[in-house]
Amino acid sequence: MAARRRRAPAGESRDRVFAAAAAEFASRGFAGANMDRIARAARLNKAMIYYHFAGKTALYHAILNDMFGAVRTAVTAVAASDRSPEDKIRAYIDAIAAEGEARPHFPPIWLREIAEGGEHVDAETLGYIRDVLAALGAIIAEGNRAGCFRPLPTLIVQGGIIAPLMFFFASSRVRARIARLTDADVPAVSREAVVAHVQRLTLAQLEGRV
Amino acid sequence: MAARRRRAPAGESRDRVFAAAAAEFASRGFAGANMDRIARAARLNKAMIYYHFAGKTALYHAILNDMFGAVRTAVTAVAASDRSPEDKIRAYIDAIAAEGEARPHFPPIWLREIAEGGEHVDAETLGYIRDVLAALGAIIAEGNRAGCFRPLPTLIVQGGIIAPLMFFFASSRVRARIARLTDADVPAVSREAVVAHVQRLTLAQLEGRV
DNA sequence: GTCTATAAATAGATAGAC
DNA sequence: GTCTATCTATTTATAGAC
Repeated sequence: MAARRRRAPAGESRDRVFAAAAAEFASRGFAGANMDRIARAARLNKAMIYYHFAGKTALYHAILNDMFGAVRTAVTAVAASDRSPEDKIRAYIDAIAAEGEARPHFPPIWLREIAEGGEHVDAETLGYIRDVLAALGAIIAEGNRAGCFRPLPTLIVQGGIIAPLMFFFASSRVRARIARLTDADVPAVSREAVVAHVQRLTLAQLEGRV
Repeated sequence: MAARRRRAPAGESRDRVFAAAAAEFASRGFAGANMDRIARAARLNKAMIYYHFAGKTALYHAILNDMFGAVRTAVTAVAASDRSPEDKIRAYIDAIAAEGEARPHFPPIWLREIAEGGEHVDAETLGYIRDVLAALGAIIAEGNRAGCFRPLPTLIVQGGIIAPLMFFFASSRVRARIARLTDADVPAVSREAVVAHVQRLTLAQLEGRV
């Protein structure tokens, strides 16, 4: 979100389109998303979508941008803070989890983009992703200099963080379905438990304990 | 695959359709997959797809079935073997990695199904998934009785295994793109390294070491 | 078994009134 | 800013010849 729009024109219909589109893209993917359905969910007509956005692709890009822009802002601040490297890793993970959780469409969309090689990612979003990785790289490098981290490749560490996080957040529906299938055994793991777990695992790797 | 087809009719055109469809579904998702493109990739015409399969959905179900049927067969054998619980966990992970790697379409399709709550999973495939989880549950229970494993929920352990595996296998394209973006830092992790890593991590969790 | 049409439905996008 | 109506292209699916 952020930019665009000058006077917040009473009806905030643009936000409704945005929200409806995010949900549609999350549950059906880019190709499966349907402009008519988005309009209906936004309690508007299709023409209004094209009034606010240039087209399906531009709409999708706006959503990706909002997602990764928010993550970039958060983790850049973490990297620039004056905590210890260990605390920065924890905060980095917290930030990604928080932004991912604040947008229910975030994990499914990210998962899909990975599955299709980031085919719909535009240049602006790609820049944000680069910044996110740079932030993590800087934290790891700082830990290296301080002698507390091993020099693991940034992408490996990032994978170890987002794989379980996105997977967990995105899979609540499948988990529910599978739980229903195998009756019981529904642990209902909390967000906090997952985040704490990923934090421990990541630090254990960085510190060479596993 | 397995079932269906009685006499392998010379041209094995059904296999070509199957393979082309698997690749198409993997890279574009169910909604984004296009029957014309599948036909072209299979060096056939669209009518031939409908000659072999009832429709787009049936074609997709056949692919899901092949994927999860293979995993089910492999992990059921592992659970029934007479290794130690630790070895069974390693073999379980190995089996999933092997089946996933043998089918390049497997990781992307699985990732997508998770993103959309398994909406296109049919009853037969769901049964296979149940069996896979039952196998893992049996291994964990055996370890509990032997006193070497903590009683972690099956779904949690399964998530810890498939999240990194599917993520890694599915993300080679994005990883390459990101690596190109940040220039260098391309670790080119091997399949063996990832599997070994997941095995260590999973056992560390089950044995309460992390 | 394999092919060439073609039917029938759907979906992205726009014109133009209010 | 918001709407209805519509154009156009794409897409699943099938009929029917060979």
